[in-house]
Order: sequence, then structure tokens, then C-alpha cells
Amino acid sequence: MEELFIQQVYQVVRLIPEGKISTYGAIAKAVGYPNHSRQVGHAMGVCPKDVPAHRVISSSGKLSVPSFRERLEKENVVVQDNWKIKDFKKLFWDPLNEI
DNA sequence: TGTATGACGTCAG
DNA sequence: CCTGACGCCATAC
Repeated sequence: MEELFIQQVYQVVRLIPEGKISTYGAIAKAVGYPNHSRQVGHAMGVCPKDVPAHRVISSSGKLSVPSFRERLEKENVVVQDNWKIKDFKKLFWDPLNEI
């Protein structure tokens, strides 16, 4: 996998504001690889600590990593019992509208 | 070279 | 709301 892709993914994720969230697919699209949502997921798994990986979730609005619930709730993001984000559409941050 | 496996996405049922 | 089937693409074996 291209190092450039990884770095670009990290850079975009670092732009997600506290209390907001985005999706794997949106990030992938933003860096020019529309069909690489899975690779974004992998990148999140090995990202440095300064990357807010907990703000990246699936397009269905649910957490792929349930353990991130705490970190999200610290940012006042409400996580429901089915691991879905409350007001997902309202909290969604689209990288395409920021670059 | 082929198969299995992911922090995924979309669409039916 | 949940599940399964596909499509997708890099990696591991």
C-alpha cells in the first residue's frame, strides 16, 4: 500500500473537529481513492496517537470499535446501545466540504 | 497463482 | 433493526 495514501488519510482525520465524526468511505474519497474504505480502516488500526481515530466510523453511523465509546462520550457524542451515534447526520463532518 | 481475511459500503429481504 | 450477499482492494499465507 502506498505510503502517500496513509499519510494523506492521517492528515484528513486530524482535521476532524472535536465532537464531530466522519466515515471510512468519506475519508477514502477525500484522498482520491473512492473504493478504499477498508484500507482506511487498516490505516486507523496502525495510526499514531495524535490521530483521532475514534472520530471515524462506518457509513451506517455505528462504531466499528466499541471501545471508542468512552472517548466519544468525553467529546459529548452520544452512543446508543446498538453502537450507533445519535444524530449521526448532524455530527457528520464531510472532508470534501473542507478541502 | 489461489484463497482467506479485514476498524468498509450498498442494497435487498 | 438485523442479516446476508456482493463488490471492493491490499495483505498474509
